Amino acid sequence: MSSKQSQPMQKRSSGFSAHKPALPELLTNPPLRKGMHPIQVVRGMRDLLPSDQPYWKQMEDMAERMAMDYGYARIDTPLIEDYSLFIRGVGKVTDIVEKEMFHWETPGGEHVGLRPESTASVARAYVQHGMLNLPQPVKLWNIGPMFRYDRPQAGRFRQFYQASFECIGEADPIVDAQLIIVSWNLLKGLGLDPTVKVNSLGNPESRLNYKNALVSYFRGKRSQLSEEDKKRLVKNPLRLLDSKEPNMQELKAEAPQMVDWLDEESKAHFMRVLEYLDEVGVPYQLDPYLVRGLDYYTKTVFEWFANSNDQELAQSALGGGGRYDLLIELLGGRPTPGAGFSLGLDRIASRLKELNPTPPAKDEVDIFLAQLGEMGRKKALGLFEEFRTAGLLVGEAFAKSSLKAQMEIANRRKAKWTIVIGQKEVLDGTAIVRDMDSGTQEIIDAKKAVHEMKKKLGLHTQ
RNA sequence: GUGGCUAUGGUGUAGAGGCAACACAGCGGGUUGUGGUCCCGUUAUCAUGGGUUCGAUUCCCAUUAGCCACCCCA
Repeated sequence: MSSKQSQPMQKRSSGFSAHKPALPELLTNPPLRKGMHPIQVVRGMRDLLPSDQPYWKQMEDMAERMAMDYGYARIDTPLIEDYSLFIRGVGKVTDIVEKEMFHWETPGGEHVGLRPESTASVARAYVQHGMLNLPQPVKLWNIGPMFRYDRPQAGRFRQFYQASFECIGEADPIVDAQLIIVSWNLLKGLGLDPTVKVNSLGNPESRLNYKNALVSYFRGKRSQLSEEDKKRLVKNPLRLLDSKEPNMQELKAEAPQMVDWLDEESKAHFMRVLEYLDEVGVPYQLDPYLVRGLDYYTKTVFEWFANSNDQELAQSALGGGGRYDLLIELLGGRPTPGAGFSLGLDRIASRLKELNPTPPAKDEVDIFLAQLGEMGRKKALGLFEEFRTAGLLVGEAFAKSSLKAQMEIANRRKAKWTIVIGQKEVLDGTAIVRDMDSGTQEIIDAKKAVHEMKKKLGLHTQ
């Protein structure tokens, strides 16, 4: 608790103990002592401070607005899920599950994990609650924290926030296109001018065939590969295509292309997605090397970037998504197609901050209530409630005693009017109203204060 | 997970082996009850622990955290 420091603080001598008076020994927890690490946020976690909130509010509002416009219903799933949900849903050998998950065994012996993304949870909810009996497709959205045990960096946190939209139960390519349009509108609505990279991974069979072709091609070039790329060749061959190794550019040129291996249906599907995007004028780029880090994607995949220039920068992806026609079945549901996207709110927020570094101050007020003396303070306390109940935007600093300090605060909070109530006014049943622009003052009847102020603010009174 | 860089008040910075400086913000005040300017005062366990030294905030080591590149992704 902060309190006014009316007494001069004891002169600080050496050592930590002089810093604060000793806490009573009754406390079960010992006070923080010299030699202890200062208590701070856990690695990779962060506080969203009051000054961050305007940006987050903006994003939440825009996501909600898009959900309304496009008919998505909100769903909130738990942060903690059965670990096997993510093994099955996201993929056992993906980096996300293999090395980036917070997971542990509960005292009761359940193996649980903090969600690294929300699509698997939403799909689980779809199956668990029999949403296949609802009119299809089922459109769901959510917003909240995700957790990945990654090494923190700018734009990369261990707890980060996503807004996700999922459309389950419809295989038509118009859904893929519209999801891209929704995410585009969301980002545009926030004032960004993003571009999207799109690709198609085909069905699992064509994807596998392509992967094999790729592996045999690169096996032939094995001697030219870096150590890192050799590992990729074994673990995740598709990743070879966006390797940053210098010699990869020429090797890539000769490599088999994903489009050539797409099955006919996926190819036709992809063509239609692109036609729809052309129709609406979404600024997309084809990227045959775009592979997403989750196993469940089939056919369309896409990834958003703040602008076309900084795609190569690390942590520049603002979000992405794609089609996951196998996921529901993977989780024990009937074969059901689905598609969705997620946006990284932390990264979008930092863009918004760049765009608009000074968000409007939220502590502005129409009227400020200043008081003097114990009687005035008591009276003002009650009057504040009257104003507040009447719906007026009113501020106070009842803990301050000097009028000067209160006037300073009134000024800082951009009050149009300051009402002053001192001992004299209480006895007279009046109040002083000061116009903060002109500095002129008048005396009003304290009983009519609310009415008078409403009139001054141009509000109707009845 | 791998390699590298960094760490000084609330914020942004300066500094040097021997009293830690500046700006902004904060708090208090400038004679009794009036703001925006001005003036004064005040606000630092120099990240944590250890070592070297007569003396370390400064040099060394470890820890922690942040950042950068990789990895990966949002």
